[in-house]
Amino acid sequence: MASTAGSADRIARRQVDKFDERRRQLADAALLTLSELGYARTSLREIAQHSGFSHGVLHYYFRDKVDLITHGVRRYKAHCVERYDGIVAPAGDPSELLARVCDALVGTLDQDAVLHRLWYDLRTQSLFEESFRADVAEIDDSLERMIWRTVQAYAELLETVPTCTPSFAYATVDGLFQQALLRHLAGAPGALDGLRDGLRRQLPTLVA
Amino acid sequence: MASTAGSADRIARRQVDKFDERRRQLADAALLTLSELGYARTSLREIAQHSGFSHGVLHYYFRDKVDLITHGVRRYKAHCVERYDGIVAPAGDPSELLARVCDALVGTLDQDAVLHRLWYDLRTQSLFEESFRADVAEIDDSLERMIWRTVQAYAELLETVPTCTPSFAYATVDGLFQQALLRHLAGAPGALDGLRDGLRRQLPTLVA
DNA sequence: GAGCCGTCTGGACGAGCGTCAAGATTCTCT
DNA sequence: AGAGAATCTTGACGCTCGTCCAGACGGCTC
Repeated sequence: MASTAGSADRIARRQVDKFDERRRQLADAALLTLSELGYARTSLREIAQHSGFSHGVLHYYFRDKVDLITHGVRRYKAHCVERYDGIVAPAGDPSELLARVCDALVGTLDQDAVLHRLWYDLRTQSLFEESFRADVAEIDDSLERMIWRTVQAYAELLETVPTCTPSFAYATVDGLFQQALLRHLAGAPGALDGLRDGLRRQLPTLVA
Repeated sequence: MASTAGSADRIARRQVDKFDERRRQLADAALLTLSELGYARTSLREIAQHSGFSHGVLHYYFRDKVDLITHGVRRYKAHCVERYDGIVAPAGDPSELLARVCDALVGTLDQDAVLHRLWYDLRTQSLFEESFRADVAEIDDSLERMIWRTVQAYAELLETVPTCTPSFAYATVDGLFQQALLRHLAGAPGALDGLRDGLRRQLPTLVA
């Protein structure tokens, strides 16, 4: 009896795992499509086409369009923190940390440009559509904390303390990043260097 | 003959003026609707409803939807520069200018929140849709120049010079403004004060 | 092999979209 | 007053959208 129950559990778990993995797969296809076309121009049929399945399957795995996009946004967040983790920790002196932060942000701006474009799109959409607001706010908070950890680590290496609020640090750095993204996607050649210069100037002003 | 030609001119001008005024009127209705619903959810029928006319008239005054929205965006720019002009010029000492700039930005953030929301929406849309790109870039430049004039005036009153680039000044100030807008529209009570504090901290770092 | 269940397809639906054009209405000038 | 132009309404078109559903497919257990 125990063995049958165990195998039933295993079967159930395998099905659940498969179910969740398919959801993940479809959410990734949604993310890909959204980053390519933007929220306003993304349809379920287009997402399905990017996933290799037919459009009908989306309503088998997700309640509706909002449910699908929400899951995609959550996957985006996972992608983000995964990418940024490990940047702050290993650095011996302040200038090394500064260089690493610049490299990391400039690197992701270049490589993940369309994903960041999508992020700013969804963040703006959340101002009009309430459905995304909670998820967007959560991601925004995690980004603010990410920047704040960097500022704190930088201050510690300088043997001092931050002199601004976390939201101030995030707002100014995000402003620099967003402007660089706009110019980079518009084809401006100096966008990446502009971000690096901006960060090298702004970050030191955030600590005593 | 001269008199007939003159009256014909007058007539033509009156018609043209009326034509242009109706265009202006409809573009304003478009702007109102866009600021309310966002780009992704705004339809021509909805715009027409806000204008008091039927939806068919839009294609009498505008080539297509993009043409209409483009005119609306141009009107938005006019509204912006009109609002901000006269802030920088009359100020006796640095702290007065700083206070005026803070008041102006905090005031428009509060009063024109939905219009600014629309601006960030359209700026992001321009990253996906090429039609708006030129107009958006032009507005962005004019905003950068506006901030730069402020920084220059502030430096002059301090009898010194700016120490950053125009794009750096714009990026950081815009970052502060956008974050404050996000929080203000989300109902956060401290958003306006946060913007004021942020500006009072950031602007002095932009000059020697 | 038969039946079952999880998975997936493809078509249908009603609604809303941008666009257009034919006709009604209003204005203007002789 | 009435012709003609300018303006506006109305309804239609072709299309795409989100959603739903009947049924096909494939692996699994008796």
